[in-house]
Amino acid sequence: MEEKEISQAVIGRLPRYFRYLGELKDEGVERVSSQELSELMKVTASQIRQDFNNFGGFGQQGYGYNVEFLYKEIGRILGLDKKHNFIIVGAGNLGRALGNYMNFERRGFIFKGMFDKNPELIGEDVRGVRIMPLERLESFVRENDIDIAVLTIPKASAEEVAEKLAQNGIRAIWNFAHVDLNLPEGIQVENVHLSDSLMKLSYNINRYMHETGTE
Amino acid sequence: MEEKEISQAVIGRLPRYFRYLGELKDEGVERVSSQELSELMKVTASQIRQDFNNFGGFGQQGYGYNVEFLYKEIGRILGLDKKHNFIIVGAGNLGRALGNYMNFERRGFIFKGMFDKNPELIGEDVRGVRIMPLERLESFVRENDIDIAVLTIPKASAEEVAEKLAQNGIRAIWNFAHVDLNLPEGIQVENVHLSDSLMKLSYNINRYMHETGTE
DNA sequence: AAAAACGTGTCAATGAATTGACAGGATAAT
DNA sequence: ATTATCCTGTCAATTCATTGACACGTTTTT
Repeated sequence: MEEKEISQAVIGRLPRYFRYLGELKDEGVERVSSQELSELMKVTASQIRQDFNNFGGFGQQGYGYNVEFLYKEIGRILGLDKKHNFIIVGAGNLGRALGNYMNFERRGFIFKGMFDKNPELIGEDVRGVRIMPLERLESFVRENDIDIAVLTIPKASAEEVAEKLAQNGIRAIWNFAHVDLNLPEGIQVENVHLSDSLMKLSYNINRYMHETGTE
Repeated sequence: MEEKEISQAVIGRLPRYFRYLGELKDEGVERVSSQELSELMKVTASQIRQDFNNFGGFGQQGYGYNVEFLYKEIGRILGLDKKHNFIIVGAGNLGRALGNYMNFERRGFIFKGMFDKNPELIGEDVRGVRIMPLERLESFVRENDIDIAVLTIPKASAEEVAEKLAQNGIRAIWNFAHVDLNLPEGIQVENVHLSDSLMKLSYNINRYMHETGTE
């Protein structure tokens, strides 16, 4: 009944396809060929066809792909047709920034709660969501059908909080803390290590300078 | 004189090595073998040796790697021994969160300026840096030796701002806007597409639920 | 001082991802 | 209606990345 395992390399490209297709759709474009899309996205047409074909034949010979259909289909594959409740743990600058970012709702991610250990922040309001003390975290997760926890706390407490979340039935953690979480199989973790990303940038700046002899 | 090209797959792993080595160093560990490190980091020892060896022999048979030396060496490879001035364009929640994040300084990234088009924000202070109007962006970049621009503005204006930055000598863009920037060769771009990351998480939640039949 | 254990650097083997090529069905042009 | 063009799905070839194996120099033990 289920399809074969799809590689994470392919999954990693789906959001980008989704974005480009959404733009084409908004422009009123009805159909697109892998050739056209490849020029737009600067990838090979072969890769596009190969990628889409992992999920079954979405296209038609001589016609190409129907933009609206393909857009919806990729959204469905990504699970964006389902609703997922999420909470944010850590009401610092980054946590608040994410809480205030409204576009997640558009994709089915519903902001349900926010937690911090700092007593001074308790009761404050971020986009209609009240900040609660960490003591309430576990019961809140259990009782409110929370799928995803966004972790924007210092690394020191991240592992401990993640374990608590796991014990109370969280399905996934979007981890902005600068540690690797060690969780039971079946709990999905997506790391956003901002400083790692900045270091990569730093490497590439220096590499380029060396290559070209730029000062 | 210069080494052969290193694959981005390897570069992408360097920050994580750097982090683990830093932790070992702080714990006072003097030496580590690829075997020990592989258990700690959950990767193969072979990959570790292969990766390090791209940059020359850092280890010694029968001894392993000197933690402090290796840590410094990887830092140097990543360019963290150099200073890079950066600015933030877009003083919304995310821009401020990044501006307030102080750890970047520790790695040689110096916060020099912040820009926004909203007149009401001009003059406000984010960690000692005054928010300036967008009109001053280009001259500021030219006159203050700015290497990196952090882009935390809506996608609509991102391409235009990026072009201006390019014309005024920026070396790299850390792009949080949800578009692919099209810049002349030699300007490094590192994308942080948060919603892409969240979509991947979403996919993996659903995949796991299907695999296991969880409701 | 000799023997045993350790552990790197490197080469070869395997595995994964990307690209190229093309048969043949669908569309568009004549 | 026929022909030419388009363009997918797929297989094969190639390229890239990861893993395994081991010769040999270092360290540690006896």
